[in-house]
Amino acid sequence: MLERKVKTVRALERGLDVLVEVQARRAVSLHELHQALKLPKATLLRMLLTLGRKGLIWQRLADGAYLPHLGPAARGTGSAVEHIAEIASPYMKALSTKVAWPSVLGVPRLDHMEILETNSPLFRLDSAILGPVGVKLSYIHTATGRAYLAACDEQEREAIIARLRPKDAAPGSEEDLRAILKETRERGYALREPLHPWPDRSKQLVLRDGRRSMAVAIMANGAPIATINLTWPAKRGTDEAVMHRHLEALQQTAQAIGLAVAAQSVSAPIAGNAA
Amino acid sequence: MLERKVKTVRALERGLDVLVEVQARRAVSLHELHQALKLPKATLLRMLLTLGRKGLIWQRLADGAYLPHLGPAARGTGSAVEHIAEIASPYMKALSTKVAWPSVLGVPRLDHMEILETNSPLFRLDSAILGPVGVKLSYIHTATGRAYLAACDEQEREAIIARLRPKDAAPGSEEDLRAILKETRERGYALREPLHPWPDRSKQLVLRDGRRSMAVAIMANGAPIATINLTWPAKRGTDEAVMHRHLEALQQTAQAIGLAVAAQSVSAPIAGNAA
DNA sequence: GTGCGCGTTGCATAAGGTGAAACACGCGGA
DNA sequence: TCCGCGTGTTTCACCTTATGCAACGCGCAC
Repeated sequence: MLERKVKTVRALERGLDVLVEVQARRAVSLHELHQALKLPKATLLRMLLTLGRKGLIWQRLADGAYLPHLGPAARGTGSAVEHIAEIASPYMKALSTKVAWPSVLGVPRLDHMEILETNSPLFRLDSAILGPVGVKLSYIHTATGRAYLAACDEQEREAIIARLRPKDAAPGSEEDLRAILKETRERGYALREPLHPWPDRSKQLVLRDGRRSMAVAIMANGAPIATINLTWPAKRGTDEAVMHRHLEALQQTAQAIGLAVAAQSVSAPIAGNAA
Repeated sequence: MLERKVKTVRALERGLDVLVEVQARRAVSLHELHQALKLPKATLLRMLLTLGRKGLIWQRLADGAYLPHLGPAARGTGSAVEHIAEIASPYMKALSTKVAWPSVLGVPRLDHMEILETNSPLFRLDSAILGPVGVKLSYIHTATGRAYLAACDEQEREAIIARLRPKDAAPGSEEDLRAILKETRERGYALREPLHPWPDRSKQLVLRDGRRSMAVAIMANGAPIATINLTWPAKRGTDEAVMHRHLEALQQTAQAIGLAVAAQSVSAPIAGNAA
């Protein structure tokens, strides 16, 4: 194997270098690869296309970064939860062709929702720029956060609310929050309205960004694992129309992603070892 | 990603096909790949060399089969124990250049030791053919088995002995076995002598194959994980010389493999997810 | 001995990988 | 608003280099 007389295949060799590099850094831009491997971008582009076609890497819509595909390998490391962005990405791309406004995929963290993916670069509009991957969204003041809180089970919801509750919470304010979440649950989708008094690092931002947003949870095996939203610029009187026109597509997309994630989460076989 | 204007890199594409195929089947010969992928063997050979050089696959000495390299992926699936053969293979190759006789790498199973790798194909001698991968070796009647039993901790040893004990075990025979193991432990290496009365599927085979064998355990982090032996044809009067000449090399190889395995078994980081 | 199967090597051919150069596009600054 | 830079994308002509036929070696079975 080591000392063969035959020559190696250069094209394969360099392509594998690219694959290894993408896997080493967890996300990488074309330019970074260009610098790291000293290969022309044109060449890299064709290699990346090839690797993508074979399912070894995928490209994030949010920023065009190339990410390694997590094979059946990384199962057990939190089931398929790590793949959500990869699985959701094509659905979000499809959604962008059906709906006029951009979406964001968010997953729950301790005290905020985190953006994993967005299709906003697919829209030309300046008003469509949604925060890059990694942006933290408020549980309280965003449709995305409320969609998750409304959908998760009571125990988790209580834990999150407890984390967010300010020391000087106004009397009755927590009941207001619960009422908002109850209404969200019954309605089937979340909005950033009505306003809630608890402070939050992003509260002011949300209040005055001149946008409106609706969100639904992505359910897999009965539990919410992420949320997907739709954001559009607030123009007087258009909100009801936008919501009415696109709600169904949003819900269908969320359901499709949930099913795809659930289908992936077949546990990998464990190789038994004797004792 | 999906609908690019650029062409894909064919050489890379086909090389990845080979990689995927090797990963799908866990072990595959050149000929099988040739049939499955319809590629000329010459081409496959160069691709396999390239994949090997990049550390994505490796070739087993025992039968020349190509096996996928188990990346940091499969950790948690029984730590590094699955890689032992891969790690040991180059050491066994090196050993074959220093010593005139072939070796076998064995790992413990419930009631036998199993051959994972052997360097015997590297020897020309007809007398050097050692069973292919998967062959089961007796715990009682082989040096390989005794080396493991002598090295493992008391609890495991008792469990194995209990499994092997015949219903009609002769009085005192179990004490004999323990004495053999005790002597093995103190001596530092195992032999297939002296004979022990307990029956075993391979007892007769071992008795009359006209060979002699010595074995030592491979220790990683204080516990035996495998054994490596040396087998040579029995010729009157040569045994002491062979053992004396090669014992040190065998022990050094075992130690080197053990250290390499221990170095690999750094646990992969677990991605934390919030609740 | 001999025939067959499989792995390996050599080599002529042209397929196709390559990278310079030009193009497209968005973003930030003036 | 316009310009310029940085990044991603496409094109294309050159010639490296991937390719697979053909021949060889070797061990194994009959």
